[in-house]
Amino acid sequence: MVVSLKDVAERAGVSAKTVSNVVNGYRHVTPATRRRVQQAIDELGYRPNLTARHLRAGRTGIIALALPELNNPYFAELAEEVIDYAAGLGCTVLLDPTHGRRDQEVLFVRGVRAGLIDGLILSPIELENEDLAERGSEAPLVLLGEREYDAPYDHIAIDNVAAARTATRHLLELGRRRIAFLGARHGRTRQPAHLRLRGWREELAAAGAAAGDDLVATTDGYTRADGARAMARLLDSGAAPDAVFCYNDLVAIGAMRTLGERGLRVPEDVAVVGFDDIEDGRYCAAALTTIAPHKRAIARAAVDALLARLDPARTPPPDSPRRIRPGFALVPRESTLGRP
Amino acid sequence: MVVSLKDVAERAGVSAKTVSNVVNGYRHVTPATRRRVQQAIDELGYRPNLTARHLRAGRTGIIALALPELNNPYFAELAEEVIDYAAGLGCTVLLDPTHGRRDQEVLFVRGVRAGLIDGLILSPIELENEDLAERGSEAPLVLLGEREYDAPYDHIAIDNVAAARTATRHLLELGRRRIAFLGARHGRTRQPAHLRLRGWREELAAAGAAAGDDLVATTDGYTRADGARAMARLLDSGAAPDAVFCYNDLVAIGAMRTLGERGLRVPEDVAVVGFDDIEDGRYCAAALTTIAPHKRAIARAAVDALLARLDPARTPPPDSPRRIRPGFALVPRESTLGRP
DNA sequence: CTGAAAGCGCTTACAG
DNA sequence: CTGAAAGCGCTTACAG
Repeated sequence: MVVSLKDVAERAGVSAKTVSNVVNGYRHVTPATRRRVQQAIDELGYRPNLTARHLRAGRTGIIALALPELNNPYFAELAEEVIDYAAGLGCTVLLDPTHGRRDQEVLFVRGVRAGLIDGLILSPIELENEDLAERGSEAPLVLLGEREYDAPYDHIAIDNVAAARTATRHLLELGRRRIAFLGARHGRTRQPAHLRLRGWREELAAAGAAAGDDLVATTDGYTRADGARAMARLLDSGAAPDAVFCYNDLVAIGAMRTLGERGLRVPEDVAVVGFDDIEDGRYCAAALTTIAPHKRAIARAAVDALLARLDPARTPPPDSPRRIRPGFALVPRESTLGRP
Repeated sequence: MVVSLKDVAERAGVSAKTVSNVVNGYRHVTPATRRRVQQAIDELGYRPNLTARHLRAGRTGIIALALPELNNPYFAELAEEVIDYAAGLGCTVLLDPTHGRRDQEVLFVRGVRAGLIDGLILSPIELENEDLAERGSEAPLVLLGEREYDAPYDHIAIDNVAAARTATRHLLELGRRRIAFLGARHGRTRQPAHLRLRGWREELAAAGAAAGDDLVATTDGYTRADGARAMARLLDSGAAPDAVFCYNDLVAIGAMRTLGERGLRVPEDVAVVGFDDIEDGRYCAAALTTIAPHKRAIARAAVDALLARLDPARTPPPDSPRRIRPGFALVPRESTLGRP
């Protein structure tokens, strides 16, 4: 039913090797032979079977990118960068949503997809240190994002503490004094928001400003709905913030929606800063001030790190796993500066 | 370097077949043998090679989903539905951004990924009829979205004309009379927005309302930026609309941003309706009224249609390709109704 | 410049 | 209940 190399070879009256040579653009083939083979290929509509190639080659050129969800625009934007960059390097990316669930994350660490992918880029939410320790000698793994682990894997992440301090400082410099943090995770010690929360705390401490627990609002996740609810709770609690620094832009957008519903003005009554610089934020009624991680640099660093481990010949990997810190920038917009 | 079935067999002192039986949960294996094999598997950290399995099986269980881009939340939401539903059916989805470029779309139609994927779901933007006519007998193909073709493939799409009429009628019923259309494509006869534009025109004609070209604003693409620019041009042109029906939510969000900058109120001065029901729209300052295609139904219909063609035994495909029309709903919100 | 053979890692008949 | 053989479709040495 499906046309194979052998079929083409028969039709062209040559061996399989010769067809393979033509298909792969091998130089030393007589023009006449090449023409005959090419004609057979066209007539039969032959397409080389990638799975067979991959098995033969011992590698597939496919890398998996496992991240919480595509619905979060940050991950969608990052994924697109990874896919495009990898494509330019001849690699295919298999996107695998984990829904931020530990069992899913563990599956990837353990090596589902073995033999199908050459390596894995994972952006974990719930994964624990012990999950990484148990890992056998599977395909190369590169970690992405705020969570920190002791395991010996390349880890790509911006300096989250510094970024959070920058965001908080921006609000302090604008004269805000009751700056809340939106998006700590409910009842967890090693929470994903750990570093950003710490940066917020450190900067406030340095400025001698309030950083009490009454100004920290927890969320179940990091969606707009979570942000809206957390903001409502914070306002109801009587904490009376004059600014909020949010775990990410989605939470910030949810928070701004609540502020609007309550008749509070952004930034006059409450200034808002997000994190991620997703495109949505730029089109809010008050364009969102945010921390912009250099997504392209992150994507490239992740792919480069993985490929380096895949092909020692091309880029010999250093002896020890590396921490790579792409840059970030504060992008001040209307949600803190007001309309020009 | 990588552990194979044979290695496990040697260590356990059995044949490859027996290991295969254990791995695949074949019933008739002595408990003792099973235990011995399992131990060898654990000790060696064996993981079956999926590529080898796929080659042997003649199918991979992988389907490609080729769509314009992940950055458009509509596609991100749809992709997530497809991935989750397919996963539940034991299928892996390979996401392939086409950037809405014809050459990319043609590649997929022609069968890049042959042997790697069992079938393809494609949401085309620029693809032409002739591109489909030339297609050989490749893997099954299912089409998705507003574009219409003469080729004999399953096509999943809501009734775009009816949906556009519903949206336009909603605005008419609210007493609006100068209803603009935002998002026709620049200088193209067979434009992607064809059906929605037609629905808008038909409904206005039926109501005897204005539907002149001065009320149609073209865009280069369907992004927020496109919407913002088109809205600005429309206002500058002096068309003075009291409502806009936008090709999609992104364009609508961009339009609302421009309206805000110009000091125009939504919906008092200009009512806005979008299309897609992406989550962003619900969190705008004026929550966006929109057409909500039933994304889950679309995703499932696409996967079901493809799987039916893949496995005639399970669901015999009908003789002729089918048009499947999932449902949609108008979701009225603040951008037309105002705040409650 | 082209061919015949071997083998990537698995599973499916076929025996026993 | 388990084994030995064949083969999925390709490419890589090895010959000629």
